[in-house]
Amino acid sequence: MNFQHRKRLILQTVDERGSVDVRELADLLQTSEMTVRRDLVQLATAGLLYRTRGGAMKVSLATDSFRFANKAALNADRKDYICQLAAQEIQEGDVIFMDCGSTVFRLCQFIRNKRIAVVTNSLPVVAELLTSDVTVNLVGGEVDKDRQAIHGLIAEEHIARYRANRAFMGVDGISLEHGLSANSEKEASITMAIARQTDKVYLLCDSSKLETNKYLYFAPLSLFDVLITDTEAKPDVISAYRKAGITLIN
Amino acid sequence: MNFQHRKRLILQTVDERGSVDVRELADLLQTSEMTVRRDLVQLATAGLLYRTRGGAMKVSLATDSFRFANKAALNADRKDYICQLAAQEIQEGDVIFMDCGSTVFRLCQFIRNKRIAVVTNSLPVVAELLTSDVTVNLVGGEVDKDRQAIHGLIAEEHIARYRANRAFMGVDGISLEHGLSANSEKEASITMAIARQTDKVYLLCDSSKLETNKYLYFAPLSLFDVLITDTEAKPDVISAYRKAGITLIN
DNA sequence: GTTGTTTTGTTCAAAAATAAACAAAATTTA
DNA sequence: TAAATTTTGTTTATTTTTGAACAAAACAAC
Repeated sequence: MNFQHRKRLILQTVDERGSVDVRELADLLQTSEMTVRRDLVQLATAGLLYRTRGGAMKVSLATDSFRFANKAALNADRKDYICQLAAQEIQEGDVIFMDCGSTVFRLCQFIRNKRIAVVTNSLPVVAELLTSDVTVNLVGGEVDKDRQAIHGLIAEEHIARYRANRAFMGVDGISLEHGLSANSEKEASITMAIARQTDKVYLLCDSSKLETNKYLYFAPLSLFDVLITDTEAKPDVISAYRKAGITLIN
Repeated sequence: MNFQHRKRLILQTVDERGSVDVRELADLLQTSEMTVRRDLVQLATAGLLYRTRGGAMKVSLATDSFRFANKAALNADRKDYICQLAAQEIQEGDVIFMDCGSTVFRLCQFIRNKRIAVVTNSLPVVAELLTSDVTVNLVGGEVDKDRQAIHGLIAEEHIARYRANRAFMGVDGISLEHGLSANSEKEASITMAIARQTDKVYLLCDSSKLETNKYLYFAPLSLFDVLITDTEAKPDVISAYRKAGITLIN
């Protein structure tokens, strides 16, 4: 009974029963609970089931195809708050860019019923909006498997073919002193490419990222027009940003 | 007991039992485990079985049918047979186009371990290959929600930027008299666009589609180079196709 | 709050499987 | 036939998987 066998049996059991617990599985698979746990962790990070305390649950089949490996759930409340604010900025008929950040991903749920067009390089965003009223346009190019997104030269060329009223983007780091920074060159250049083609750029940035710096500085603060963050940002940071002439919503 | 002979027995055993382990096979084939391993590696890279630790299993059992489990299951056996033949045509380093048909989708499982690049307009194909060794390139443009694929002008432009050795495509109808036909204008024009950029075009077409016609005739038979179908095709149909100068594999 | 129970994560050692290296056998080629 | 090449088997080292033990965390009951 190797991993592949166990995996198949686990998924099958979860699918049939809706949920299972570790003890049961260990018994069924004739193996230790420790091994079952390890299997469940692996299957959960692959998005094939939901891990629960003491077992696992079936994941709703509709949305699992591209789902982020639970990363999207990190600081979900703050991110949802930010996205709610962002959604209020959107008007019928808008054409908007959305990039591949985990915050931006959560914007999907708030725009499902809007009659707008979305241009994105994020596969999870596409998967999510596949069952919505939104018209979706996917940026083409090389697929970055880790980020579940499209990056590279062709992608940037593709972006240059479009023009949007608004863009909603994430960023890895932002500071008054150094501006915007990123963990990856790829993401930085997509951000730049989108900003060039957009009338009004919104930066969605949860408060934990304010005044942090990542290794790659790629643009001044003037790249964006509006910064949307949450209410847990420190008051002095907020006022400093406002004093620096930044339009900040929270 | 040579190489070819062993391979045949291994595949047969895997097919009958679903899965096997190395020890068992070494015993059955009267050879060493090392040799069995070497054989398994070879068969796995050819996509004919799925390598597991300690043995191997049927490809269809290993892929999580849960992921994009939609209508692709119709005539699954025939389609898998066709795809196995198709996979054998593919060589390391190839750049291949795959379109958004349900037959073509099933090719994914057979090419997971190949070191090739795939250019596709199909979202399920991308989802499937996201967890494979394959380099994936996604065609950009407007998302067709019903077909879970990208179509339209921008998509065709994007395709024109690439060049591939091989293309694997489906078609809705094919007949000696009228050539290729489709249910949708969108799909037809993507098919044409891909064919223009490809050295060798393979049509994957289960036998039920031979000698059928759909409403839109869009290309002569000369559009493709090789037709791959299953063994249930009528002998007289097959010979008629061959007589018409078509390269047909089944 | 505290206590007791359950579940989880971590570390470690044993077992299993694999890959690598090299020798032996079989096959092909000259 | 002999040399060259390929294929196979054996041994050894490396990697992966597993289960046990125990500490840490989460949860429930009080």
